[in-house]
Amino acid sequence: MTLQTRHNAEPRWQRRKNARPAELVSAALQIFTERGYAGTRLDDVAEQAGVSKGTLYLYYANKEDLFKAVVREGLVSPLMEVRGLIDQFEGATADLVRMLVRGWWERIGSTGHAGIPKLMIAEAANFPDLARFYIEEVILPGQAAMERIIARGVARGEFRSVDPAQVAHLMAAPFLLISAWRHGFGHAIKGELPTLSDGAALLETHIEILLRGLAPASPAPGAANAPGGRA
Amino acid sequence: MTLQTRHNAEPRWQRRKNARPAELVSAALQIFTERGYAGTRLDDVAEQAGVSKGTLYLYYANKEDLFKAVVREGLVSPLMEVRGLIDQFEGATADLVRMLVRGWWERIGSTGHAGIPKLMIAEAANFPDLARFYIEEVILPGQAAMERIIARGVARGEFRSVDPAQVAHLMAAPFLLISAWRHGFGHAIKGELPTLSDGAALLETHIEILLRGLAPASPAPGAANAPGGRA
Amino acid sequence: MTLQTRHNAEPRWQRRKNARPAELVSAALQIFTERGYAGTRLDDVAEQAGVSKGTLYLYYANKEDLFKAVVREGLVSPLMEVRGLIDQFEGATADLVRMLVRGWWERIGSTGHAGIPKLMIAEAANFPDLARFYIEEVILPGQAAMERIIARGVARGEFRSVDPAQVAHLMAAPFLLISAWRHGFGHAIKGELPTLSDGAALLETHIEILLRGLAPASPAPGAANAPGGRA
Amino acid sequence: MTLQTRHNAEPRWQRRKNARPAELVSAALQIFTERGYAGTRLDDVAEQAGVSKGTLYLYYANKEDLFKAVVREGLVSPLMEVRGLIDQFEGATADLVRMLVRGWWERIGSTGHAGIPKLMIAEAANFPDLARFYIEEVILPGQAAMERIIARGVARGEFRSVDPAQVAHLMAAPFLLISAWRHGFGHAIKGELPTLSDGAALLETHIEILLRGLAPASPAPGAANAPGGRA
DNA sequence: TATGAATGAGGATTCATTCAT
DNA sequence: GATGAATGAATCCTCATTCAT
Repeated sequence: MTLQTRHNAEPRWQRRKNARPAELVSAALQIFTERGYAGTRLDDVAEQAGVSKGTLYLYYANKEDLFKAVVREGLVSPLMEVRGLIDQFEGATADLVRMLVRGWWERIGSTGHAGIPKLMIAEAANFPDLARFYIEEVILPGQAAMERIIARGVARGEFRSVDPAQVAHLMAAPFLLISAWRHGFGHAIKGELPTLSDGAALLETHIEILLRGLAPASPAPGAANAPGGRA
Repeated sequence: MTLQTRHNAEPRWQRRKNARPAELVSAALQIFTERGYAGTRLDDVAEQAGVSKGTLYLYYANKEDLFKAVVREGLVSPLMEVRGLIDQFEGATADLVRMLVRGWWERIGSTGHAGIPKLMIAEAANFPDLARFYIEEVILPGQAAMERIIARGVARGEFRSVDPAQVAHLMAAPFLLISAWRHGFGHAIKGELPTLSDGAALLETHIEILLRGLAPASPAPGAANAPGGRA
Repeated sequence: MTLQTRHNAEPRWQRRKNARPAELVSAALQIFTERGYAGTRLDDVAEQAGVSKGTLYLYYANKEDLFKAVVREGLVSPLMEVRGLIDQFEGATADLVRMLVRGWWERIGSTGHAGIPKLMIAEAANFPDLARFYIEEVILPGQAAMERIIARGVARGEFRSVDPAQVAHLMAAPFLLISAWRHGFGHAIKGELPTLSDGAALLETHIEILLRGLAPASPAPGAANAPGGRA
Repeated sequence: MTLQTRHNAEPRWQRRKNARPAELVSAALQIFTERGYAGTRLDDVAEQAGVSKGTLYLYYANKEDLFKAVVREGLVSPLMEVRGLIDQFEGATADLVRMLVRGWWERIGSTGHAGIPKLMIAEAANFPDLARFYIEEVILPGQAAMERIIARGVARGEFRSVDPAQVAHLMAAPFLLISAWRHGFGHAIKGELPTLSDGAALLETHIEILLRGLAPASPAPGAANAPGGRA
């Protein structure tokens, strides 16, 4: 019987919550980030997880559902944790920035989860609802957290007056670069561009340049040439 | 996916160069960047190009071959143009940086060509040889150019002493972010995150922060906590 | 790529009208009536038609679409023809009834098309929209035609006063019986119940009893026992 | 479908008879008649019966076995009841016919058991041995009973001289029509064709027409055109 | 050159069946 | 006796690729 035959049956699909999913999701994370969404065969995920293909369907209604679970458990929950850390912070904003960037590296950037952004970039156009989910659950909250940090620095006079939204994007941009490298090119070309492979060091430099660039005092070198002349 | 198994026979196949390919590649560029490699059906490419599916095979041995042609031919000309800008420049390094970034935006970032980086991020792991090509033809030259610029600034005392390789990466990171947004999420979610959609403005802020961050004098705020201090 | 991946693509499915369909439908008719809807594998239909599985999808979007085509070409068009015959008839209504019943036998009952009603009975509950289609395109028009005939006989005083709708159903009932036998049991059990296998003779007897039963004069034997006593 | 390939091993399997089966069969009857053989999932049967899927296999070796049990056990008792009515009858044959038809309606036609003929029509070709069983246990005895009744009427001069076998078939035809409607189309299309939905009334009309049609005297209207006359 | 009908391997999904508990 | 998690064969459907015209 095919799908079409299924009309009047009730949607008999709810997730179990007891047991296996953790391993399934982690297997799926690996294969999805390695091969992309369409390139992933559920056979391979099953094999990687050490179960049969049918077992996947015991826990996830279909490929898309599994994919969503991977995104959810890979990014949404780490993000929650990080947010908790931010809220009770009480030191210099610069230190908060440092903590945030290093936290991202430790929990996501240096782990397999960093493959997810790569995946989402590739598949966003094909899965608008997944893209919406990702934006709402990951990007916007992440942005909001970073914006609040920047705004805090500006408010406390630690940073010069900048648009927090823009700076938040720029703060995150190297995350994307590192993710893309580690799970895309870097995998293909070992040894090339070692500076990119050392994400931790690159992020430290990123922080320093960013914080200096946000410092209240000195003007940019050659600022006279800025477009329209506004500093 | 299958990553091309079928044609194991003799290589009785070379690219023609006379007539049609230009339109085919441009049609393919559009579909590939919209839907990704696996998501692209040759039917759609053919329709977009206004030819029959069989015609594609007159010019490209298979899907992979067409894909590679898209990446290759989609990059050659814009890259040349941007590089041309750099070579004979003789002014403040900061202005050179500005010119470079704005040039990227005008020739690549704001055009359909920016879809290619997105595509490569997604498919690098599946097409190692293409990734190598892309790294060698695009990333390394681009990096080298940017590194030379940074080194020039350091040498001339315009920038403080930094690792040109790292800074070059950080300089390029927002390019990736913008490309990913314009050709991935942005397409799916109209209206959200307008700050990201305005690539030109975002890049201006990027330049300003970067250049300030590279200025020789003032220390970063909260510099006491730099790595080596308490985490 | 699976269905889910297909979102933003246009529905690229319209029937071709030039060539092959006739053979495909007749192959499908045979397999469908032999094995039922769910029991029919498209591989088998393709083999029966002497084409590949993929070719089926060149002409019909999916199994259901093929099934509908079978119903349409197998019943709807013969029905149209028969209706034409009825409209210009100008003799005794009894003769019209005879012509109709014999026409059914010749064009449907004795051909493979008689397997379709069997199929529809079995699948109506699983395919409500197909059931609706069948009722609207086959049953209701057929009923309407028969009702008009009965009403004609009543109006002309050839039949006694009866409910044309009920009589139309009763007139059609043996069609169903014969179809079911020829394409269900009869196939399984050769030789048993020869009276049922000779559809033509059975229908002649059916006509005679029906017409006598509709004759204006004589009461039913033992009519006194009729429920409520209405004749 | 596959018509049961899997268990090619030893027949280490006989039916238990103690406890559960009654509920299982009645649950299965409902699902099978609603959805057909292939359309029935054992999950649903188990759920309907309030047991686990595994439990089904404690009582029935496989789906086919359960199906056969449904047909067998679903027919035995109602059939017995109706047959009981006939045997000691001593009145006008017409009244016997009336009693028989009404009895069918009350014990079978208006109950869930009428779903079984529908099921058998659909599956006879796929389950020849079940078809044989059904013919031998249901159709032939039913036919024989009806034939005897008709023959009785003819012998007693109550009916004109007809072929009892043919008339028995024609007598039963509306049973099939009503069963098919109630368990097939009628379920899908509520409200349409109310004349068909009112089985009791339809059968009364059927009886009247049939009995009048069997009355010894008057010829059929337009009898000159009977077969052998001009077509 | 160009076409587009035909192909068939490949992958998602279903569900009857098994079996350890 | 019961359970229900796990299995994997079976089947629909897709689409890259071929080839006769």
